[in-house]
Amino acid sequence: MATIYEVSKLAGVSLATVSRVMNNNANVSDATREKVTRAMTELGYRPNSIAQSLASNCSNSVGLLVSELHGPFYGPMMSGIETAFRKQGKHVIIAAGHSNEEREQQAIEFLISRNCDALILHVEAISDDYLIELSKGKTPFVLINRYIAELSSRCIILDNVKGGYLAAKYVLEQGHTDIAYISGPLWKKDAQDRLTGHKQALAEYNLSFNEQLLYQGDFMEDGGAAGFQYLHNNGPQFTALICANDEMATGAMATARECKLKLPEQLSIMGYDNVFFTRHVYPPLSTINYPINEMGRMAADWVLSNVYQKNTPPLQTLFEPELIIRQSVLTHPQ
Amino acid sequence: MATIYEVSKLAGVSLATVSRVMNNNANVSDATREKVTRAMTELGYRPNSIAQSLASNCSNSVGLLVSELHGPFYGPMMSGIETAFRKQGKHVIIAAGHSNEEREQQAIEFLISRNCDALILHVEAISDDYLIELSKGKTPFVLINRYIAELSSRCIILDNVKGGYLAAKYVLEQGHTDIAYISGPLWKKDAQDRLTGHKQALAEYNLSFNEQLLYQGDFMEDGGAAGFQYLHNNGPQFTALICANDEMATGAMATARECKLKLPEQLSIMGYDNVFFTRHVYPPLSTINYPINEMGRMAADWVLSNVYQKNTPPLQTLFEPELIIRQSVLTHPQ
DNA sequence: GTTATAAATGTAAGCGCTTACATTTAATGT
DNA sequence: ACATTAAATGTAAGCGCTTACATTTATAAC
Repeated sequence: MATIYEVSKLAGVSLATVSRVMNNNANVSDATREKVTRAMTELGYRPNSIAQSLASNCSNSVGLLVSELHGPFYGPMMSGIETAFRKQGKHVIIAAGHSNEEREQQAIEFLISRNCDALILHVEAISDDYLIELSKGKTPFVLINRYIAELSSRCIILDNVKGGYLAAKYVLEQGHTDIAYISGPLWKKDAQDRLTGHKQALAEYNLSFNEQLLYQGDFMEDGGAAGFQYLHNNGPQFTALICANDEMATGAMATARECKLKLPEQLSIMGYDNVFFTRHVYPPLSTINYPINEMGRMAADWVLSNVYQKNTPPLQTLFEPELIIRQSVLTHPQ
Repeated sequence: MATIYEVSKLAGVSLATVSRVMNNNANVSDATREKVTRAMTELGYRPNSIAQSLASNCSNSVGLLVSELHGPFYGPMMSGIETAFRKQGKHVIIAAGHSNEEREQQAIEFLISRNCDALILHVEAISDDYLIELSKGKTPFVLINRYIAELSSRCIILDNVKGGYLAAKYVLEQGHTDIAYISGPLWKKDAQDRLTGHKQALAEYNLSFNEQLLYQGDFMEDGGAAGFQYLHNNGPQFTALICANDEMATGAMATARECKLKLPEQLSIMGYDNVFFTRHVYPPLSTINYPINEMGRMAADWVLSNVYQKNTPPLQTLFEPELIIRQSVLTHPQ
């Protein structure tokens, strides 16, 4: 592999000049720029990005931490991020935290030790304190789907209260009054918020929230299954079930069907996230759209703007959920 | 950030010695190792991986190129790979090729310019020739789901002929004789192979393959939808439809249902890949398992073994498909 | 034609490590 | 105790770039 040295020799200029044309910043005369470019192509020169990083103290890499690399939620997020960065010649290093505190911490340290210029984090288990502490370090980061007041300007979030509200309101509008709810783990802010929104809508309809119709799930399929089972056996009657995310809705649907319920005739079901496969389940699931791809792009823009001083479209930090109507919720026959 | 220099000063030894304890290779006495380690923790020293890379000419990074970062197929693959590498302190740089020749090439060049020690490629559009040429370069790579005779030892593949055979055989065993087939793009080797296996099974049952019952799809949902539409309108009758992958099966199911067919009663459907959401569609889709997660891990092991000289479990290059029976295929009433 | 000023280029010192080689120290045999 | 050999440590030259600063060259002003 040719080095900058050989290029400079062939072109008959100094190292610095070659470097200048590479980074086309300083003033280089058209003539020498031409000479150098020609020498580069002649030698098939490709700059060594490692050396560039060491000398410039900038690795051009950003670390991306998600809970899982698989799973319907993270794909679109990573996708949005990778696209935005590659356009700018930055690369993304991925790591998975598996919703586990220790592993999330390890992943962050791994990414930092890899000299990432910035981090994009979707973390669940790690504490606010850790993140606040981290923010004092030298590696800047953005948070996706997590709000910490002290770090508010770098939190890219969805208005989950509103999402919860939208879901419940829609179901209420269809005439349902006996509505069960399977929440996420309530120590998670997003799970709380969605429930808050849910209750808000209920209140608007002058319905009180029945604690017996609440089951605390885990945001995973099994939680939905267990939740339905529990509510079906122990709770009061209900004609609609709202789940705090799509996977739980899917689990609940499968179990409901096992219990010989006809869907959606005997039970309306509502999801949350609008994960891509919701179109494919049967009946196609009505849900709340979570614009995770856009939020990923926004996170990328955040670092492009704040870390790499690039011009980007205006940054946005709060995203809006949106109701997606499909066929899993039926009008309740008065 | 403390550097190796400060550590050496604090510990009262030379740079080289510190480097030695870091890479714990050479002979260092326990006493000095101890001294150095203490100095390191005292200073909170973390080696600068960029500098290490430059000096050692090894970036400890491997490039991973997939068609899409989202999509049900790639998630488990990336997951297997990331896990394997992080355990060994290697990091993975991801890029998406979008099944497009130019973008795949760009991505490969990007990854190489990033000084990846090795590449793991899941490419579709790029030519064999390009890859053969690439193999002469200095960056080693493995191919997933692609077989090139000249590069056979670095091709990690599934026996797609067998998979196609398995799917057809199962449907035949259920008594179906009029079987439609939606293939992938037939210029792709895997699409061809699956079809070959399909025909093989048919032949075993003394059934001739009816070209009118074949539709060439695109491995995407829309292709499945269009395929069903076409076959339904133009082809002879059929009681079963085999699709060359799950997304097309999903598309076909949706369209079949729009045409008022009852599934699976009026049409049995078979998929391929066993992508995770096949459990969730209705009726749950019978399919062929593609052990993509394991294959990803194997690709990682390949580079760990061949590039980083690590000990790994024995390498395997050919994986076996497996029949997954769910509820989308019904016994054909004689 | 000078001088002042800006533009273009060159020089050389790093960036923080690894590693070949040289040197010192310890271990072993006699 | 001395020579021989192995183990432990040190020295210093890179790895391929960037960039502050110095120098040279072109441009403008008078």
